[in-house]
Amino acid sequence: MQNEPVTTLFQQEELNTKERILDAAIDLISRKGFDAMSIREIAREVGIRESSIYNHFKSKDEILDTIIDYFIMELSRSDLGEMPMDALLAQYGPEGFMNMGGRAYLESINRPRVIKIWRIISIEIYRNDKVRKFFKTTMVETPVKVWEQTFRRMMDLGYIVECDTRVLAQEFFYYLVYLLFDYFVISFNDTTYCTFTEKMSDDMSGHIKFIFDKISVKKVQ
Amino acid sequence: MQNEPVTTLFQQEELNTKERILDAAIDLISRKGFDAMSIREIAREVGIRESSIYNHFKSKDEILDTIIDYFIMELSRSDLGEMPMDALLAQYGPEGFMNMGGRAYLESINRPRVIKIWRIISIEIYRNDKVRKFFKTTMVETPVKVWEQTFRRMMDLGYIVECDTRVLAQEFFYYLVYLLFDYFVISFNDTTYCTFTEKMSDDMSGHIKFIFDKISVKKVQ
DNA sequence: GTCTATAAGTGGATAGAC
DNA sequence: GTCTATCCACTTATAGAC
Repeated sequence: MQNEPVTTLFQQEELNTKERILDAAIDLISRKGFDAMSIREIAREVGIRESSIYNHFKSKDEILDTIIDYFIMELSRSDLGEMPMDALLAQYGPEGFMNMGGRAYLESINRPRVIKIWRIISIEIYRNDKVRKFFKTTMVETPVKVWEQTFRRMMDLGYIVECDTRVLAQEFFYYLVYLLFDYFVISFNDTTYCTFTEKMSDDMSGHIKFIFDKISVKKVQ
Repeated sequence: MQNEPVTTLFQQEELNTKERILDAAIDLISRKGFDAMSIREIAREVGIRESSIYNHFKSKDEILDTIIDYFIMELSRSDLGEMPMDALLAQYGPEGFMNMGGRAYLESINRPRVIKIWRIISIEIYRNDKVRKFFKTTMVETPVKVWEQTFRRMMDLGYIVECDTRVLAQEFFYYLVYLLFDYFVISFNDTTYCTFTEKMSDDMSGHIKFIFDKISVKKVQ
């Protein structure tokens, strides 16, 4: 099992013990939760003794911290950041822009190297305050603010009707957070990872159509 | 702490040991999660020895099962069930009806005897399959179906414009599930229990206004 | 129904040989 | 860096006195 030619999670060039420990930990925690997983299980999976793990990590907690730090770093790396909003709006229109934003959101989750960590985040969010704050700030509050500005711009450019941009941003984005919650918790089972994109993609399309149909400027004319 | 004149959770008439065990367990699990809580802690809180607990419950798991069963029973008891929909619609109008439904939803959560168990449900949903299935079916799928029928009826009676009632029900209700998730997980902290109604009530009002503004029949005439 | 005592196991973590 | 050996705190759970 540990002999398969896998691209390692943390460094491409070498499949060293530290990385194999992290891979095993990610798999175990994503399936059982951090509390229920033990150092012994990791050691068994990797094929070394428990004590050897302490050559790579000071404590059990440090393993989880490393995973979470990696995840946070990996996610902030894919930050859409400075998109040429006006140009994209002119090219694809407001609905197309929303679809692109939603699609980018889905794709940032559905990456093989981090999808198991998403499950870990969903599990540990209630217990680990660093996870909770990261999620609250980076995965909810910041995107809502960004979408609020985006809708404000759309409004200024006459693409959408006048309305409360804050409420609009929440209506748009909270649904996406719900989809995440549904996927990784409510409807989660072991085969979930396969059927990711299709269902969420459909739900999101219906959602965007619903929202856009409401704010579209064509409707009132 | 265990001497306060508290109304017990499971039977009003007597404050016996079994109920005190359940009270302590609910408090501990809601703060730490089931895995991290131990029988010893319950015993310490109640003021008895660990072994005595096994006179009331066969195992640690049975304590959680009892709490969850109580919760499920308590919630199905408050099922709105057969409401005289047409009469209420005529009296309060579609927006008033939605507000009543949303308000009833909030109030069913914000009851002192079950609010800590809501936190337990939020924590254990990833680990306990009974909890997960209950939530998925009773707290998401069934309400969405009920609201779908409700919107269908509103449409037939000419209160709202023609649209996809399934999408509409999801747009309306998923937001409420998100509010739950936000309250009990994302934004949760120890003082959370106090500020429950106001924030969620505001968010819900904005949400209902947004949805209703879209589907209101007045707009297109 | 509660107690003492204890079983029987698991957990994280360390010391020191190699 | 990995191994053997071990520590010890803590866990759920049971047996049997009172």
